[in-house]
Amino acid sequence: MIVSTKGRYALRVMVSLALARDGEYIPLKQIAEEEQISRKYLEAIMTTLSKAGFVDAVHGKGGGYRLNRPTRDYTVGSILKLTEGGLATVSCTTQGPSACARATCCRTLPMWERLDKMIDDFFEGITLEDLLNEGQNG
Amino acid sequence: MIVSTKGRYALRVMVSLALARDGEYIPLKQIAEEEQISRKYLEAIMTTLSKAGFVDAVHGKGGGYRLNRPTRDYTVGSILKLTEGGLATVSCTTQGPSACARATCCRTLPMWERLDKMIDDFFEGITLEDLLNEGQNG
DNA sequence: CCCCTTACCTACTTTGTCAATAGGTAAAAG
DNA sequence: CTTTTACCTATTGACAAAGTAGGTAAGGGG
Repeated sequence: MIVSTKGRYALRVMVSLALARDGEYIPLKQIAEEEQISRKYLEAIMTTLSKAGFVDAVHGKGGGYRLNRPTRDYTVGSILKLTEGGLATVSCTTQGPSACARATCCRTLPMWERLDKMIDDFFEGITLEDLLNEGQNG
Repeated sequence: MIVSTKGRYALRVMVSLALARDGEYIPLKQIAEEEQISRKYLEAIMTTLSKAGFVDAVHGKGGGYRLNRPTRDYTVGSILKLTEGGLATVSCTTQGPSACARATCCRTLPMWERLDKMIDDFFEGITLEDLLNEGQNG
């Protein structure tokens, strides 16, 4: 399972916000109900998106969340990397001190690296706008 | 993490067996030492490979495991699907009774399906023989 | 000033899977 | 009949994912 609920929920929420009227703030409670996501769990996700500057957040009545850029400017990759903390498919490709000891001679490592690259390209090549044009109804 | 140690170990073991002399049986103990994999843990993996007919297994002295087809006939995908129990990246794409209730209208589902297809094609397009030609030494 | 709504923060619990371990039984060779 | 090997069943420990609980702070409306 490469993508956990955190990243999947984040994507659905961003799509949800993209469907709102321009400039309108949507409260978390409403999103949670519409998307049938645990309210408390969603809080953590929204805070992450807010702190990273992906959405604007406003307190109090009439407040909530909204996008702050055109949908074309959000890639699926950027949202997933933020909420998932990266997209690596195997631990083998992590660099630095915790890198795999057999990296220099491993016959499978080049394959994992190509896979990571392919997946990164895939997600970076899809924007929120693209997602809006998918799905059958609603 | 799309691929756990089970699948990664399985791949390395298969590569290891591919390097053996034709027809020679390699005991599990030796593979575990060479690949620095827990012997007991590897037992479960080898039994899976054996029961699925991916390798021949012979008891007693001089026994062990060996491949039973040319390396060109093993795809990485087949090995991973067997040991990982599938390659789905998200739970969303599972069909049947446990399928996602929002499948018919979800704007992200088509993307997950394309991703799964892309990953499947990737792994099915690589064989053990391809892996033998990778890596820098030994 | 008070109340309500909202975002934001810290901590906890629950659940489940991965990775590994332990201790056996059964087959085959010498 | 002993050694070497594969095979089987159960259990443990570690860890993260998923969700829960109970607060504090900011902002608008009366």
